[in-house]
Amino acid sequence: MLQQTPVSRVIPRLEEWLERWPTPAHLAAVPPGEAVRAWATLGYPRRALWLHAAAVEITERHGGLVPEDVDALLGLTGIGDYTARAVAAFAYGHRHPVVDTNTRRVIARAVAGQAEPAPPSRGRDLDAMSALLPAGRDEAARFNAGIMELGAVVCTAKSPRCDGCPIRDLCRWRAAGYPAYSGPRKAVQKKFEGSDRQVRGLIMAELRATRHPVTDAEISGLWPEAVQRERALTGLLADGLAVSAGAGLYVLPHE
DNA sequence: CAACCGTGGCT
DNA sequence: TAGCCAAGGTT
Repeated sequence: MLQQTPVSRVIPRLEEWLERWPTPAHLAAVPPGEAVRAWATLGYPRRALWLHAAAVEITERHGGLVPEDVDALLGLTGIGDYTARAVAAFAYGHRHPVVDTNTRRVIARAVAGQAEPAPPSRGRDLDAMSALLPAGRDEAARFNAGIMELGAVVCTAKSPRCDGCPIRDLCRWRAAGYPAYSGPRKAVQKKFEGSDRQVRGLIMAELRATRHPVTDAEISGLWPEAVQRERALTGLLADGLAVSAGAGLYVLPHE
Protein backbone atom coordinates (compact mmCIF):
# COMPACT_ATOMS: atom_id res chain seq x y z
CA MET A 1 0.00 0.00 0.00
CA LEU A 2 2.85 2.34 0.78
CA GLN A 3 4.39 2.04 -2.68
CA GLN A 4 4.20 5.56 -4.13
CA THR A 5 1.43 6.45 -1.69
CA PRO A 6 1.62 8.81 1.31
CA VAL A 7 1.57 7.10 4.71
CA SER A 8 -1.32 9.21 5.96
CA ARG A 9 -3.50 7.98 3.11
CA VAL A 10 -2.61 4.34 3.73
CA ILE A 11 -3.22 4.05 7.47
CA PRO A 12 -7.05 4.07 7.55
CA ARG A 13 -7.29 1.66 4.63
CA LEU A 14 -4.68 -0.63 6.19
CA GLU A 15 -6.64 -0.81 9.43
CA GLU A 16 -9.86 -1.74 7.65
CA TRP A 17 -7.95 -4.24 5.55
CA LEU A 18 -6.32 -6.02 8.49
CA GLU A 19 -9.59 -6.22 10.33
CA ARG A 20 -11.14 -7.96 7.36
CA TRP A 21 -8.12 -10.05 6.37
CA PRO A 22 -5.87 -10.49 9.41
CA THR A 23 -3.56 -13.02 7.72
CA PRO A 24 -2.37 -13.83 4.21
CA ALA A 25 -4.57 -16.94 4.26
CA HIS A 26 -7.68 -14.84 4.87
CA LEU A 27 -6.90 -12.67 1.86
CA ALA A 28 -5.95 -15.65 -0.27
CA ALA A 29 -9.34 -17.19 0.41
CA VAL A 30 -11.33 -14.46 -1.35
CA PRO A 31 -11.40 -13.62 -5.07
CA PRO A 32 -8.81 -11.11 -6.25
CA GLY A 33 -11.60 -8.73 -7.24
CA GLU A 34 -12.51 -8.37 -3.57
CA ALA A 35 -9.02 -7.07 -2.88
CA VAL A 36 -9.31 -4.65 -5.78
CA ARG A 37 -12.68 -3.44 -4.48
CA ALA A 38 -11.39 -2.97 -0.93
CA TRP A 39 -8.37 -1.13 -2.31
CA ALA A 40 -10.85 1.51 -3.44
CA THR A 41 -9.12 4.79 -4.37
CA LEU A 42 -5.65 4.07 -3.02
CA GLY A 43 -4.38 4.22 -6.59
CA TYR A 44 -2.43 1.80 -8.79
CA PRO A 45 -5.03 -1.00 -8.46
CA ARG A 46 -2.59 -3.56 -9.86
CA ARG A 47 -0.95 -3.40 -6.44
CA ALA A 48 -4.16 -4.83 -4.94
CA LEU A 49 -4.01 -7.64 -7.46
CA TRP A 50 -0.35 -8.24 -6.69
CA LEU A 51 -0.97 -8.20 -2.94
CA HIS A 52 -3.66 -10.81 -3.36
CA ALA A 53 -1.34 -12.90 -5.53
CA ALA A 54 1.38 -12.60 -2.89
CA ALA A 55 -1.07 -13.75 -0.23
CA VAL A 56 -1.84 -16.82 -2.32
CA GLU A 57 1.87 -17.48 -2.80
CA ILE A 58 2.58 -17.07 0.91
CA THR A 59 -0.25 -19.42 1.75
CA GLU A 60 0.74 -22.06 -0.77
CA ARG A 61 4.52 -21.86 -0.68
CA HIS A 62 5.35 -20.54 2.78
CA GLY A 63 2.79 -22.16 5.03
CA GLY A 64 0.90 -18.92 5.46
CA LEU A 65 3.85 -17.12 7.05
CA VAL A 66 5.44 -14.08 5.42
CA PRO A 67 9.01 -15.16 4.63
CA GLU A 68 11.91 -13.54 6.47
CA ASP A 69 14.51 -14.00 3.76
CA VAL A 70 15.02 -11.15 1.28
CA ASP A 71 15.37 -13.53 -1.66
CA ALA A 72 12.19 -15.37 -0.72
CA LEU A 73 10.39 -12.06 -0.34
CA LEU A 74 11.65 -10.94 -3.75
CA GLY A 75 10.03 -14.03 -5.20
CA LEU A 76 6.59 -12.77 -4.23
CA THR A 77 4.47 -10.93 -6.76
CA GLY A 78 4.70 -7.16 -6.38
CA ILE A 79 7.52 -7.30 -3.86
CA GLY A 80 10.60 -5.51 -5.15
CA ASP A 81 13.89 -4.49 -3.67
CA TYR A 82 12.57 -1.87 -1.29
CA THR A 83 9.62 -3.82 0.09
CA ALA A 84 11.58 -7.05 0.51
CA ARG A 85 14.23 -5.27 2.55
CA ALA A 86 11.69 -3.24 4.51
CA VAL A 87 9.85 -6.39 5.58
CA ALA A 88 13.06 -8.21 6.48
CA ALA A 89 14.38 -5.25 8.45
CA PHE A 90 11.27 -3.81 10.08
CA ALA A 91 9.13 -6.90 10.60
CA TYR A 92 11.91 -9.35 11.38
CA GLY A 93 14.74 -7.13 12.55
CA HIS A 94 17.32 -8.39 10.09
CA ARG A 95 20.27 -6.23 9.16
CA HIS A 96 19.80 -5.02 5.59
CA PRO A 97 20.12 -1.61 3.98
CA VAL A 98 16.64 -0.27 3.22
CA VAL A 99 16.49 2.53 0.68
CA ASP A 100 13.33 4.40 -0.20
CA THR A 101 12.72 7.82 -1.69
CA ASN A 102 13.22 9.49 1.70
CA THR A 103 16.48 7.71 2.36
CA ARG A 104 17.82 8.69 -1.04
CA ARG A 105 17.03 12.34 -0.41
CA VAL A 106 18.57 12.41 3.08
CA ILE A 107 21.78 10.77 1.85
CA ALA A 108 21.95 13.13 -1.12
CA ARG A 109 21.74 16.13 1.16
CA ALA A 110 23.48 15.15 4.38
CA VAL A 111 26.25 13.02 2.86
CA ALA A 112 26.67 14.14 -0.75
CA GLY A 113 25.80 17.78 -0.14
CA GLN A 114 23.33 17.89 -3.01
CA ALA A 115 19.81 19.27 -2.93
CA GLU A 116 18.30 16.26 -4.68
CA PRO A 117 19.33 12.66 -5.21
CA ALA A 118 20.39 11.27 -8.55
CA PRO A 119 17.83 9.01 -10.19
CA PRO A 120 17.34 5.76 -8.23
CA SER A 121 20.05 3.18 -8.86
CA ARG A 122 19.85 -0.09 -6.97
CA GLY A 123 23.59 -0.65 -6.80
CA ARG A 124 24.60 2.89 -5.86
CA ASP A 125 21.74 3.32 -3.40
CA LEU A 126 22.49 0.10 -1.55
CA ASP A 127 26.21 0.85 -1.50
CA ALA A 128 25.60 4.31 -0.08
CA MET A 129 23.27 3.03 2.62
CA SER A 130 25.51 0.07 3.44
CA ALA A 131 28.36 2.46 4.15
CA LEU A 132 26.25 4.23 6.77
CA LEU A 133 24.49 1.27 8.35
CA PRO A 134 25.52 0.49 11.96
CA ALA A 135 27.02 -2.93 12.57
CA GLY A 136 24.52 -4.04 15.18
CA ARG A 137 21.27 -5.63 14.14
CA ASP A 138 19.01 -3.53 16.33
CA GLU A 139 20.96 -0.36 15.62
CA ALA A 140 20.74 -1.03 11.89
CA ALA A 141 16.98 -1.51 12.06
CA ARG A 142 16.60 1.75 13.95
CA PHE A 143 18.92 3.56 11.55
CA ASN A 144 16.95 2.37 8.54
CA ALA A 145 13.71 3.58 10.11
CA GLY A 146 15.26 6.78 11.43
CA ILE A 147 16.71 7.99 8.17
CA MET A 148 13.44 7.29 6.38
CA GLU A 149 11.49 9.14 9.04
CA LEU A 150 13.91 12.04 8.94
CA GLY A 151 13.30 12.35 5.23
CA ALA A 152 9.55 12.04 5.60
CA VAL A 153 9.14 14.53 8.44
CA VAL A 154 12.12 16.92 8.44
CA CYS A 155 14.26 16.59 5.32
CA THR A 156 11.25 16.83 3.02
CA ALA A 157 11.41 17.31 -0.71
CA LYS A 158 9.91 20.77 -0.88
CA SER A 159 10.41 22.77 2.30
CA PRO A 160 12.89 20.98 4.54
CA ARG A 161 12.76 21.99 8.20
CA CYS A 162 16.50 22.42 8.50
CA ASP A 163 16.38 24.56 11.65
CA GLY A 164 14.90 21.71 13.64
CA CYS A 165 16.92 18.96 12.00
CA PRO A 166 18.72 16.70 14.47
CA ILE A 167 21.67 16.25 12.12
CA ARG A 168 21.95 19.83 10.87
CA ASP A 169 25.47 20.17 12.28
CA LEU A 170 26.82 17.35 10.14
CA CYS A 171 24.76 18.00 7.01
CA ARG A 172 27.01 18.67 4.03
CA TRP A 173 24.25 20.34 2.07
CA ARG A 174 23.76 22.83 4.91
CA ALA A 175 27.50 23.29 5.34
CA ALA A 176 27.81 24.09 1.65
CA GLY A 177 25.15 26.77 1.89
CA TYR A 178 22.25 24.80 0.37
CA PRO A 179 23.44 24.80 -3.26
CA ALA A 180 20.64 24.38 -5.76
CA TYR A 181 20.24 21.13 -7.63
CA SER A 182 22.33 21.09 -10.78
CA GLY A 183 22.02 17.51 -12.00
CA PRO A 184 20.00 16.17 -14.89
CA ARG A 185 16.37 17.16 -15.05
CA LYS A 186 14.25 14.37 -13.65
CA ALA A 187 11.56 12.92 -15.89
CA VAL A 188 8.41 14.97 -15.71
CA GLN A 189 5.35 13.06 -14.70
CA LYS A 190 2.77 13.11 -17.46
CA LYS A 191 -0.37 15.11 -16.99
CA PHE A 192 -3.14 13.04 -15.43
CA GLU A 193 -6.01 14.96 -16.99
CA GLY A 194 -6.90 13.27 -20.26
CA SER A 195 -4.42 10.44 -19.73
CA ASP A 196 -4.93 6.70 -20.11
CA ARG A 197 -4.49 6.53 -16.34
CA GLN A 198 -7.53 8.70 -15.88
CA VAL A 199 -9.63 6.56 -18.21
CA ARG A 200 -8.46 3.35 -16.54
CA GLY A 201 -9.33 4.90 -13.20
CA LEU A 202 -12.84 5.74 -14.37
CA ILE A 203 -13.43 2.21 -15.63
CA MET A 204 -12.07 0.70 -12.42
CA ALA A 205 -14.31 2.94 -10.33
CA GLU A 206 -17.29 1.66 -12.31
CA LEU A 207 -16.22 -1.96 -11.84
CA ARG A 208 -15.78 -1.45 -8.10
CA ALA A 209 -19.10 0.31 -7.71
CA THR A 210 -21.28 -2.67 -8.65
CA ARG A 211 -21.29 -6.42 -8.29
CA HIS A 212 -23.18 -6.76 -11.54
CA PRO A 213 -21.36 -6.91 -14.87
CA VAL A 214 -20.56 -3.51 -16.36
CA THR A 215 -21.72 -3.13 -19.95
CA ASP A 216 -19.93 -1.69 -22.95
CA ALA A 217 -22.62 0.98 -23.05
CA GLU A 218 -21.87 2.02 -19.48
CA ILE A 219 -18.16 2.13 -20.20
CA SER A 220 -18.81 4.20 -23.31
CA GLY A 221 -20.52 6.76 -21.11
CA LEU A 222 -17.39 7.18 -19.04
CA TRP A 223 -15.17 8.62 -21.76
CA PRO A 224 -16.05 10.12 -25.13
CA GLU A 225 -13.03 9.10 -27.21
CA ALA A 226 -13.48 5.53 -28.40
CA VAL A 227 -9.87 4.79 -29.28
CA GLN A 228 -8.51 5.82 -25.93
CA ARG A 229 -11.40 4.21 -24.08
CA GLU A 230 -10.83 0.89 -25.80
CA ARG A 231 -7.10 1.10 -25.24
CA ALA A 232 -7.74 1.59 -21.53
CA LEU A 233 -10.16 -1.32 -21.34
CA THR A 234 -7.85 -3.59 -23.32
CA GLY A 235 -5.07 -2.70 -20.95
CA LEU A 236 -7.16 -3.49 -17.89
CA LEU A 237 -8.11 -6.85 -19.38
CA ALA A 238 -4.47 -7.58 -20.16
CA ASP A 239 -3.51 -6.64 -16.60
CA GLY A 240 -6.17 -8.91 -15.14
CA LEU A 241 -7.91 -6.01 -13.39
CA ALA A 242 -11.03 -6.66 -15.46
CA VAL A 243 -12.29 -9.89 -16.97
CA SER A 244 -14.90 -10.58 -19.61
CA ALA A 245 -18.26 -11.84 -18.37
CA GLY A 246 -19.79 -12.45 -21.78
CA ALA A 247 -20.12 -10.30 -24.85
CA GLY A 248 -19.70 -6.66 -23.89
CA LEU A 249 -19.76 -7.41 -20.17
CA TYR A 250 -16.97 -6.92 -17.65
CA VAL A 251 -16.40 -7.67 -13.97
CA LEU A 252 -13.59 -7.61 -11.46
CA PRO A 253 -11.48 -10.78 -11.44
CA HIS A 254 -13.21 -13.57 -9.54
CA GLU A 255 -10.64 -16.36 -9.76
C1' DC B 1 17.09 2.31 -18.84
C1' DA B 2 12.60 4.52 -19.89
C1' DA B 3 7.82 4.19 -19.85
C1' DC B 4 3.95 3.04 -17.59
C1' DC B 5 0.85 2.55 -13.79
C1' DG B 6 -3.88 6.27 -9.78
C1' DT B 7 -5.05 9.41 -6.60
C1' DG B 8 -5.14 13.42 -3.88
C1' DG B 9 -2.80 16.95 -0.96
C1' DC B 10 0.24 20.72 -1.08
C1' DT B 11 2.46 24.96 -2.81
C1' DT C 1 -2.79 27.47 -10.78
C1' DA C 2 -0.31 23.84 -12.70
C1' DG C 3 2.83 21.13 -11.43
C1' DC C 4 5.26 18.41 -7.82
C1' DC C 5 5.35 14.55 -5.05
C1' DA C 6 4.26 10.38 -2.36
C1' DA C 7 7.65 3.82 2.51
C1' DG C 8 7.99 1.39 -5.96
C1' DG C 9 7.46 -2.52 -9.20
C1' DT C 10 7.15 -4.53 -13.68
C1' DT C 11 7.89 -4.74 -18.46
